[in-house]
Amino acid sequence: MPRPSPSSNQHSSINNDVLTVADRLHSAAIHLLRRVRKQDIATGEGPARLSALSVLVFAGPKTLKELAAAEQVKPPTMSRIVAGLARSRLVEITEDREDARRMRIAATPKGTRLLQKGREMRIAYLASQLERLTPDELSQLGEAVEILGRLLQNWC
Amino acid sequence: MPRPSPSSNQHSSINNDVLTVADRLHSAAIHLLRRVRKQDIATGEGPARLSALSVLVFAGPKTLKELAAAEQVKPPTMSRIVAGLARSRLVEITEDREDARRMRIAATPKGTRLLQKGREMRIAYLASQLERLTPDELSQLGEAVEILGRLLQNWC
DNA sequence: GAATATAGTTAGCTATGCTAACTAATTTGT
DNA sequence: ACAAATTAGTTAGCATAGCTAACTATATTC
Repeated sequence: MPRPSPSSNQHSSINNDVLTVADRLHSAAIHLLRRVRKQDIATGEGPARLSALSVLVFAGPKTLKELAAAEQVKPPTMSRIVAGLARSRLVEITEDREDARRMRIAATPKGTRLLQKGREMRIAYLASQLERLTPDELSQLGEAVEILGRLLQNWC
Repeated sequence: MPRPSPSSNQHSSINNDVLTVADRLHSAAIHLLRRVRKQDIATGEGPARLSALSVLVFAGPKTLKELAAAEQVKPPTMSRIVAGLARSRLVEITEDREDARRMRIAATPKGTRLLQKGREMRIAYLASQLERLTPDELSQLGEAVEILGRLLQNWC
């Protein structure tokens, strides 16, 4: 996807520098993910399943609603994702004793192993590309990613 | 998607700092796009169509094969994306006079307008979030995005 | 001119997203 | 206490988007 010069909204409260950064950040994120995503094919599971599984692995068991919220997806969508994960024995579903409507969804050891292997491949691939940067560029990128992470945490 | 401490691959040629940056960059890109993507709903077209349309708008007319390559997608997939865009009158298909097998796919004025409006919304939304950063943080992010852009251009 | 290669389509599968309408369980309100 | 309302999750049905395999039609090559 090409990147145009940002439209000249000089009148708005948003100044042009912010628009430029926003535009290039958007474009970079799209292209980066498109490339990294191809590494995931080796796991045999789709992106939505891997992402949901990663929540379970790193944040512990969740109910379906919690998982849907964490993934910013509607319950019926998450219902199907979890069904797929359960079919592949990557998660285990048990009943909540306090509330019979709820389900407790937890990653199995197999799920944890698969996720971590896949993650290693993705990250290793991305890291191998980042190695082409100078140490200075890498540390600049590192700081920027921290800034982004904080921004995402208190997004409005 | 939570972010684990990177696995301790001290033995490999990829050092831990690179892995850390790679991991957080990956995670940030996923979450950023997930949020920005929701702005696109207002355009009434899906992400694959908008992305293909943007190639046509900013890089000019293309054949189906070229467009598929630009979007890193197989021809049958692009065939359907283009069919959808044509149905919505966002692109126009004409025949190549030199080779009757080829099709020339071009954005219509309507397509160009829709894309630019959608893009403005996305970027404006992202920019409104970036405004919460200090000027210093913004400039750090700006530099990092330039570094990333260069990295993506000569990706291996 | 026959064989081969190339451009695109069609058919059919999977996955992921949605809304609307449903079941079952819990909580609330009288 | 029990009817009404709320909450958790599922099911059905739709659209988009990805793939491979097998097809048609046109160009190219031998």
